[in-house]
Amino acid sequence: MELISLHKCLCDRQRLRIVNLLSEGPLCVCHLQEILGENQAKISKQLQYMKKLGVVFARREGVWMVYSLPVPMHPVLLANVAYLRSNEADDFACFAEDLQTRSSILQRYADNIVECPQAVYQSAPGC
Amino acid sequence: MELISLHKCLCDRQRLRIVNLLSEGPLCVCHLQEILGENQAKISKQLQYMKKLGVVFARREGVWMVYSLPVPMHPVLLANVAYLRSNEADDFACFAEDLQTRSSILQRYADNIVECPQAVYQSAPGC
DNA sequence: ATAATATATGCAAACAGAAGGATATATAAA
DNA sequence: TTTATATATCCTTCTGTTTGCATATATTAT
Repeated sequence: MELISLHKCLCDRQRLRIVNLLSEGPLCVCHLQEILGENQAKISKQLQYMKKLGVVFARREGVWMVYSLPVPMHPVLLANVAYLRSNEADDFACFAEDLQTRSSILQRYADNIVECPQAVYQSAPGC
Repeated sequence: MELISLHKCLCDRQRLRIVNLLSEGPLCVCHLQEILGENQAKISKQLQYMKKLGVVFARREGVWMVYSLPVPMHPVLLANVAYLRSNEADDFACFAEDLQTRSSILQRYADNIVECPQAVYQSAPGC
């Protein structure tokens, strides 16, 4: 991943939210859709753009496409995540809430494993 | 300075170079012009854009406009600068060279003070 | 007032990115 | 094969950014 591509990715609020979410573990499109409250096409397009930039990568697991960040995380990306977690961020509430929502959704799937790709529910809290 | 604005700024190579240069101290337009080897209008427009985003700020000193980064530096910006200084960056050579060029130019002005705004030559090495 | 230097802005053309709505593809199950 | 679910892509429109070129403004010195 190139530095400039990373910035291209993070200069949009929705993509920044996606990256923030993926920094906790992989997710599939439908989860992102649910957490961000956006329609499927929009999320998918953002993900294609991010994939093109090399900021996320995708693998198929059954019907699901599981998106994740390359490991190890880019140092500048780490700094962003840290900043969003600190309450210095001008508008940090939204990012913290997203992580909350992510947790509840993954918990729900962890309780009822059949409906979710393994890679995702394994990163759920309590798994 | 907002996080997203910062990324909008850093997603362009030339602006990234400008920010890298300003992270060492204020500079006026003509220096940036010389270091980056670009025409005046282009640099000036980039600076106006960056100013609009709140990533740089400008003050006049005589004929010169002196541009600088707000202090204290934004944590994410600091991380970028650190990354560019480390040789992890894919294309770090250009950024290191820019800082070299900056040093020689400022040294030249420090030796011959009359031609340069005070704020700039004071940040020259050896001043 | 004029000239010289440093910097900013206006305009038009080119381009990238975002958004909506419709549709296409892929996988799995029946 | 058909159906359902998850995801990707196409097309068009809209907005924001970049660039080149020309011109305008501001400050200082003469």
